[in-house]
This record gives sequence, structure tokens and C-alpha cells, in this order.
Amino acid sequence: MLDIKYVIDHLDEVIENLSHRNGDYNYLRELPKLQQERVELIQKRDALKNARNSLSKKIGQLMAQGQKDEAEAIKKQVSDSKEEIARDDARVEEIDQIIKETLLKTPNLTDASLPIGTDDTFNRVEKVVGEPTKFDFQPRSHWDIGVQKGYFDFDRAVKVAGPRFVFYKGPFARLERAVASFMLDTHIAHGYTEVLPPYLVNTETMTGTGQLPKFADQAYHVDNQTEGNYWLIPTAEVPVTNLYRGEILDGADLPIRYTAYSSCYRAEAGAAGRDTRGIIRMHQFQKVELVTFTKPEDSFKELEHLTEEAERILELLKLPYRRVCLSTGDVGFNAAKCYDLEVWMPSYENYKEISSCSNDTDFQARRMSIRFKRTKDSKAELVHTLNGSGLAVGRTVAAIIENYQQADGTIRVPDVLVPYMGGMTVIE
RNA sequence: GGAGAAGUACCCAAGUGGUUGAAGGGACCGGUUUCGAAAACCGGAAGUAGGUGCAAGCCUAGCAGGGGUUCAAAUCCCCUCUUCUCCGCCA
Repeated sequence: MLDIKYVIDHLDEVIENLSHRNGDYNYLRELPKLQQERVELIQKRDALKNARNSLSKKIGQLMAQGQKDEAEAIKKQVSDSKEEIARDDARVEEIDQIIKETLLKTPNLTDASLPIGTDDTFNRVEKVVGEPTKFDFQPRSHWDIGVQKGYFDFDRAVKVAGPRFVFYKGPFARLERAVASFMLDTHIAHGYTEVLPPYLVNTETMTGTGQLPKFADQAYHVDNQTEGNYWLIPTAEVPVTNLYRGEILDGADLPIRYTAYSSCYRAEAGAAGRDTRGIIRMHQFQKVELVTFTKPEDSFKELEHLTEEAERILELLKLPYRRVCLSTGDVGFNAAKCYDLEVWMPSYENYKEISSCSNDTDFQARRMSIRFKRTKDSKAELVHTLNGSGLAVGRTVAAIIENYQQADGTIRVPDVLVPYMGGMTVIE
């Protein structure tokens, strides 16, 4: 959520910035009028309330002195303002609601360092690590390999759940678990604290990180008849970032760095026909997430730190990848700046997104009211929040299967994963 | 799921209709004492949001959340949430 005062004071600049994301944000021009009406009403109403409060106090005193008649006379006077106060209260509340709804559906401002453009073709490749894997045989896709070996079962997943679900079996199930453990262990060795969050969260939480109200169609809603009204998390970012919703942190504790493994649930509405083969785009997938809370002046530096932490996984797994800075038209709703990490995927003969690392500046923090104090006596300021995949586990497994496949149909286990596979060096 | 109890500021806690935004502790800050510390004693400040002002300050809201009664609500009424205890069920 943007700051109402900032939006009003920099209206043209804000609309100009947002226009680089695509879409029309001229509705923000309604805000100054609303805000003005709001302030005028508040001033008028507060004056009425002030008069009422002091008269009421006087009534108390008169009653205590036994001057009943005079008290009665004042009572009448106070009653008269009641209706007007109630009317003003209602209108202020109404305006607050409109302002809030307007701001909640408005995305974050993008940082000046982003390439300006309408879509992903304007994204800027910032670095390329390793080279596309070369094979002296015809490489196969991870789904061909998995289905043929019986380690991926898509057909029965359709029966049991539906399309875009999968059963992992045998060594592939173990590989998924190994990859997740390896990622977590790596991150905690670099100062991230492991968190195991709830997979179901409430509506306030989903609103705090920006999934609601605008993207309800992307989330699964779980509504039990007798108890509970929950949303399945689309990423661990949601519960973990909401950890400190409504709190004031000690500035000395920042940055706070968390890593969390979770399953993630996404409706993938509007993705029909995209990535339909394999395990690239599932309704449920596993991900290891990185979440950081920082002071405002540190967040862009922290974005580099967090992205490098995610890259570390790819480097240790010796997977070819590149880092891309998303353009203004491709960057997510919450983010001021976002790097995608893309892994080389032989079946696509291209790089495929495997991590998305964002600096959300104070956008989520303002929605959630997460603040910090530099010292005990200083004013509370909004923190900056960041998050990134470190990494998507399923896509990492797919990348390993494809990049580490061998001519005889077996798959070599990356060295760093061997201990996690119980010493197994090759998946037969 | 059933039955009870409770939710007041950083923590404990008094307060059942009228100068109570809130007694009293603790923690915190300053001081006395001490080589220094602890303890004790003295003193002090106190959070949040909105409005206004250069500022000091002033006004409004706020005692789990939301409604209601009243001239006036932490205090009375209704609903919701959460926590605790006992029973039941459960990985």
C-alpha cells in the first residue's frame, strides 16, 4: 500500500511511475478531493465532540452538586449535536473505506533502476553463470524420464486430485526431500533462521502481503462449515512476512532473515495451456523461501544479499542459470524491484524461472503496519520487507533431472546432494 | 465438541457510569550511596492513530474486536475473537 500523503503530494509523479506497469491509474486523481473532504469533516466533528465532552463533564459536576435542573438543561443541548456527530462519523468512515480500497488495489512504485517496458521482453539479463548443458545424445524432458521410470505419476494424480498435480515416487520423492533439506541447511548456515509456518492463513494475512483483495482468483479458499475460514498459502512469504504484522520491532534486531520450507498452492487461473507438461506449473508445489525485514536504507543492498543467497544454491548444484532484472511491466504487484533467477532447462531449450527475489520496500509493511524503532525513544518507522525463492524445489528437481541425465538413462546426483540421498550417486 | 474462568499500557495489576488515558508495583531513565555493582532511597518520563500548529502544545479516538444504551462507558447490554482450566476426541 502506498502512503496516501505521498500519493496526494506527488500525484502526477506517482501516476507516471505506475503507468510504466501498464494499466490506467488515473483513478488516483479522486484521492485529493476525498482526503480534503475527510479532513474538513474530521475538524468539524472533533470540535463537536470536544464541546460534547466538556458539557458532559459539566453535567457530572452539576449532578454532584445537586443542581439537577441546570444539568437537565445542558443535557438537552448535548443531545442536539448527537445526530450530526453520528452523520459525520459515518461519512468519515465511508471515505476511509474508499481510500483504503483504492490504495489496496494499487501496486507498488517501481524503482528507477528497472528497465522501463511493457512486458518481459524488456527484462534485462544481468549475468549468466555457466553454459547451457551440452549432451552428446538426445536429452529427454524430466516428465519423459520420470514417467518412463515410474517416478512421476501424473495419471493417477489426476484421478486422486486433478490436473496439475503429481505423485513423486521412489528416488524422485527422495530427491525432492533432499533438495529441500539441502537448501534449508545452506541458508541456515548463512544466518537465516528456519521457520515452519502454517499452510492455512486468514484473510487479514493474505491482505497484508498483497494477495487480497486483488488476486483472490489465484488462491484457494478453505471454508469449513463449522469452523474456520482460511486460505491456502501460495508461498511461505505470506505467513512469514505476516509474523510481525501490527508489531514494532527493535531496530537493533534488523535485519531479520528467515527461511521457510512449505508447500505452496496456486489456482493458476489464466495459465491454461502454459507449462502443461511436467512439474513446472502445479497447483501444489514445494518451495524454500527467504524473507527479510530491514531498515529502509538497507533494503536495496539486502536485495543483492538475498538474491546472492538464492544464487548460491544454483552454484552449489552446478546448474547453469542467469539473473534477470524484471522490467516495469513484468514486475510483481508488491515489488519495487525484482530479480528473477532462471535455470537452464534442456526440455525448453531455454532458461526457466526458478526464483523471484523482490524488494517490496514499505509497501507490505504499510499494509501490515510492521514498524521498528531505531532507539527506544525514536519514532516508529515502517520496515522494508523482502522475499525470494531459495529456491522452488520442484523446478530445481526438474532442472537436476534434465541437466544431470546421462546417455544410459540414469541421472547423476549432484555432489552436494549425495549425503542427502543416503550416499546414492546415481538414480537408476 | 461440552462446561467454567479471563482478556486494562512493555510486564503484573487497581478500577463497575461522571476531571480515570487510566491508582499501585515491576521494568525503564536520572540522581544519592559505592572503588564499582547489587540493594535501598529520591526524582522522572511514559506508548499508538487522526486532526491542528514553526514548535511547545492543543483537540479527537483508543482499556481484546465490533455493535448498542446514555448528556456521559474501561465500567451496563448484545455479538465475535483469543487465552486458561476440566471433560471428550485426535497425529
